[in-house]
Amino acid sequence: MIVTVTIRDVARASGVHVSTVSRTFSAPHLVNAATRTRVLSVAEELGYRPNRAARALTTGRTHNLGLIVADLANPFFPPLIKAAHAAARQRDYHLFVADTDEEPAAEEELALAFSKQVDGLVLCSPRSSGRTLERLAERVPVVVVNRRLRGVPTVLMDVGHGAGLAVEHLAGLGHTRVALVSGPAGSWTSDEIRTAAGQVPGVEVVVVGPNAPTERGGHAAAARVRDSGATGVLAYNDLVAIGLIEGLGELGLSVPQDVSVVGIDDIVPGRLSRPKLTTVAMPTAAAGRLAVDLLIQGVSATTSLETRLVIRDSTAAPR
Amino acid sequence: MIVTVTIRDVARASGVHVSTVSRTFSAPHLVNAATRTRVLSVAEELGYRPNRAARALTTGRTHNLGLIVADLANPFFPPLIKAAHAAARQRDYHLFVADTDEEPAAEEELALAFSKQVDGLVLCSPRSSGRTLERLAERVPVVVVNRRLRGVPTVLMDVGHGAGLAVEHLAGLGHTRVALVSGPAGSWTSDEIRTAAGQVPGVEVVVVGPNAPTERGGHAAAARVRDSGATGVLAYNDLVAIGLIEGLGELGLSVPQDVSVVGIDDIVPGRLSRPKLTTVAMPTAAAGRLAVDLLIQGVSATTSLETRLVIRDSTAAPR
DNA sequence: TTCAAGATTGCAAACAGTTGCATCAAACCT
DNA sequence: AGGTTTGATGCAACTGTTTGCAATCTTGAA
Repeated sequence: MIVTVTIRDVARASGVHVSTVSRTFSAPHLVNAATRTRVLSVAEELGYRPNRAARALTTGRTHNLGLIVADLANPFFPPLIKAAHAAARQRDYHLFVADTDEEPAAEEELALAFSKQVDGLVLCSPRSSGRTLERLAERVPVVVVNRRLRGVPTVLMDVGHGAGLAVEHLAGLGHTRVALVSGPAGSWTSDEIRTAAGQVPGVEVVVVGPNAPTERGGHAAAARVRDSGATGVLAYNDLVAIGLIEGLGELGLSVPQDVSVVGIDDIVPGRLSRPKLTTVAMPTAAAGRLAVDLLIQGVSATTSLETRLVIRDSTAAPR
Repeated sequence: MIVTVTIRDVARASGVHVSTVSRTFSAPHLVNAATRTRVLSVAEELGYRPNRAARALTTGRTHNLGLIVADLANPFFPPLIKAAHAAARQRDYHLFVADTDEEPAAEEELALAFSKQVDGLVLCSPRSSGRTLERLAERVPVVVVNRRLRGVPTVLMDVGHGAGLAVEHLAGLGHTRVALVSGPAGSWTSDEIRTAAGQVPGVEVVVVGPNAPTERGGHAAAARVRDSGATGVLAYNDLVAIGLIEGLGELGLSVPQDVSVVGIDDIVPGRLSRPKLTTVAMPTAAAGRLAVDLLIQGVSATTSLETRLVIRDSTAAPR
């Protein structure tokens, strides 16, 4: 049977009152050094672990955090989750992870289900309406990642800057006409990319889209990219870029000889596919870490993280 | 300020005792239909959500599960986590997710930290000693995935069978000498693969290894594979296979023309890299779901899930 | 020697729920 | 009509921990 040893067992075994045991754990400076070591050794021996749920009941702090992502299986998220977990762990927090399957309704439902059980929530690329999110933020501390939202602490990754770098890179190679293979309609990221790309001198930008933000979406856009007359492409994300490269291949165009392609995100598959993808690296790990730190420290700020260009094999000078 | 509405608020507002409110949520059949609907509507109006921590205190059931993986960033795990999450969600459980960074010590530490806070733990590909795991299983219900362990509920994926299929596939294409690019020394999976592969008639098996279970490990094994004289390869996993293909390419050998390569796992990058990888698909999603179900239902069983061969572009008849 | 301050510990009331038991009325039997 | 069952609700104790307050014991100063 599974035994459970409580603070009372420790108190009894070490001949002190439970409050003293409690204090040796949560306010050690208030208890005599000798008593403290005795209690600690008894606790150790009995295998005592404070019950966090009970503690939460009185303190109001659960030492749990919730992390909600749109799709766990999207390679973009795991590094973020991993970093968030590490940061939480470092401060002795546990992390609930949830996946909404891209459904806005699930997002709110999960968040509410978590609300009493966590000290705060990280919402990654939330799909809910701003109104919903703001309402949510009134019930539980929230940090949103990858979404601009007034009045709510935010961690942004500066895609615009990265997109600018990417287009400049293409321009530097000699490309004068660049296609933007955009994402879903209404995406904040897509807008950022477009405005940033439009500001690079000497490059004519054409938009191909909207597209599904997947490999399939990129694949389907290949013909339109070819017909656009562009020699350089900036894709909505790496998956789209990979799909596009394959699609172009099927049309007899090879990358980077005939067309240069830049992705965004820097996910693992981009490093493993051929040609290795030139891409705008998103600081997902840093974002995860930062979001957790903001949450734990309760600071309300809008932060923007730098992105950078990683040049690999999918870009070259035009023919 | 963040308001928190308790069962007492609901009781007061609806003119009944707290126990009645409690029962309308946890034992609805014990309360009069009229009272129930009234309480429910008041609760709804006030935005009441039962506090799970407090509930856990008396019932002993937290409705939380813990899931511990070796490396969140390893593409093998996310589909498993996603499925586990969905299964948990379906039964109104929340999921803690933790990452050990491949450190056995972290595994035990995390498990113990969770122990009072969850109703059970799923350990995926645990690296700790069997002894440690068994000890752990005495303190908290545990299901292990991808590791054979007596006395502890287990979910296995039948890699052996899949490996057999893979080697048979190679044999069917005409390969008579197959290299096994193995994983780390002492890996359960490696052993399974070897014994299964050895039983395919008409094929001579050579082992190349041990290797790190990564792209890099596969890359480093390329020369030894070439020197082995094998025309077909079964790699420890897809990452190794991808690394190997690249390594072979650098040695002037192309896949599948010169060498056929089969991976194991069926991770996303395997589908996206070129040539698309022929691989043994591991039912990771099913495993995640099943592990959670076993845990929640408290059944103690050793289950083994089928694997299957996915034939793509990295295998062909030998020259 | 006396008193105030400080250190250490105990006491008991929270925290937000659940649940065995008692109560009470209404309905059901005979 | 009186006794019994049934259904609905209230009462209060309990879960494991924290924490304000009080009590006790030391210590140091005047």
